[in-house]
Amino acid sequence: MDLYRLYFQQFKEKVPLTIEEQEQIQSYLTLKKISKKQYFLQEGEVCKSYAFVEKGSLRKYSIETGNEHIIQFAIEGWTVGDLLSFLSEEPATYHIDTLEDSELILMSKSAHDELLSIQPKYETYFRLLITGAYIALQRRHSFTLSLPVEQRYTDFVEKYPEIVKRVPQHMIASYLGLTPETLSRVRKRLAKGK
Amino acid sequence: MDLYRLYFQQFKEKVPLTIEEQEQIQSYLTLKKISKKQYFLQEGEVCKSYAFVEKGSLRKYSIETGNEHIIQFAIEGWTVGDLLSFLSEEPATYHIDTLEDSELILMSKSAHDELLSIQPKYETYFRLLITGAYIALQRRHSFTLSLPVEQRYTDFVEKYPEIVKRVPQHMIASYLGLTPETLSRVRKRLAKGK
DNA sequence: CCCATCCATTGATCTAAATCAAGAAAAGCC
DNA sequence: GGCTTTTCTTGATTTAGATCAATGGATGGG
Repeated sequence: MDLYRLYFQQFKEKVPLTIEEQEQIQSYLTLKKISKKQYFLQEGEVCKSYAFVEKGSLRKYSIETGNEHIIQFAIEGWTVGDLLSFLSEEPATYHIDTLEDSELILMSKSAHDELLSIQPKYETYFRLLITGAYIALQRRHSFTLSLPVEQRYTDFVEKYPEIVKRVPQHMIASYLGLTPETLSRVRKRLAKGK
Repeated sequence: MDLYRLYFQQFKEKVPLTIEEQEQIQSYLTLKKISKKQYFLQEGEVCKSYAFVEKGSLRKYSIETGNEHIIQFAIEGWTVGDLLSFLSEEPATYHIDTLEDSELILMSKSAHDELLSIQPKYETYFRLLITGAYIALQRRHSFTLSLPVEQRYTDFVEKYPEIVKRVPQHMIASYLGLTPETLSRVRKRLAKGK
């Protein structure tokens, strides 16, 4: 059985690899299983590894003045970590924990650095990964500033139906920058209007 | 006189270059002067070039339901463009125009693609450019969701004093997701509290 | 230098969402 | 299966910011 199947499926969609190259990159990866509600990263720690989700789900969030604000969800096929902390080896500003029992594929900072310097295809993969994340975040931020709440929620549901199924509603409210009560009322209004 | 001084200064902070490499890359760049209040890019067009600001200032914004929402300012040393449109050659979703007479250094899509394939240092530069932009945007988005307006404004002033000097206040309000009236009142409150 | 446009401020309302509070439903655990 | 915890909903109230409206000041083009 191939534990790295999903990782390389996504990698190869971005950058084709020969068998040898795949084996080379695979030798830098490690597997980690984490059970539900465990921290992958806590604010203040250095983010020593970047994680690809092979199975399960996680959330990345910050805590400001006592309130949690979810920045990102990560389910199968997504990549998650505190990028600034990972690259600079400074303390993380985000928390990351699991929402379900999960299996992660980890790339450590030293492995990352070494692969960048010896395997150009890894650099290309990483560039495309970050580029995609940046474009998506810009769209999201733009929507947050300009679209009414209803539209932001329906957009989210349409784009991430799988997350809606698996994640409690109050966390989706947090992701959208709303209170749970407001999201509940928004859903009610949408149900009526339909 | 070296018109590309600032561009290569920033490039070399990320990736050192030999004279020959610099000349190679320079041969792919073109200069463009645009006077104040002119479009660099309009929504619906394809973003054919990415721009580095050697002189002047620009804004990138979207229009949703009649309202302008400024996504980004770009002054000397910043890079601006519609990344999704540039990379995919699909119609742009943002407008970009100048706030002052400006001088831009342009990298066309074909030049970009060619440099990516022949000059690894350009790929590294571009990767680091996008990575930095992504980290900054994530911070900004996180602040938008979690910090009170006062703090968002003081944070902006502290981080971009030059932009505050050169850009009308109502545009800063737009960038922060506020109406001009609200920003005016926020500033008044801050002045009192001091 | 004058006029027009743009810009910032202030005041009076209005409204969407937060907050406070309570209870019902669902899920998880021993 | 019953108990606890989590989650979602609904209602009443408050509040931050939007909207509407008006004025004075600054800027810039001709």
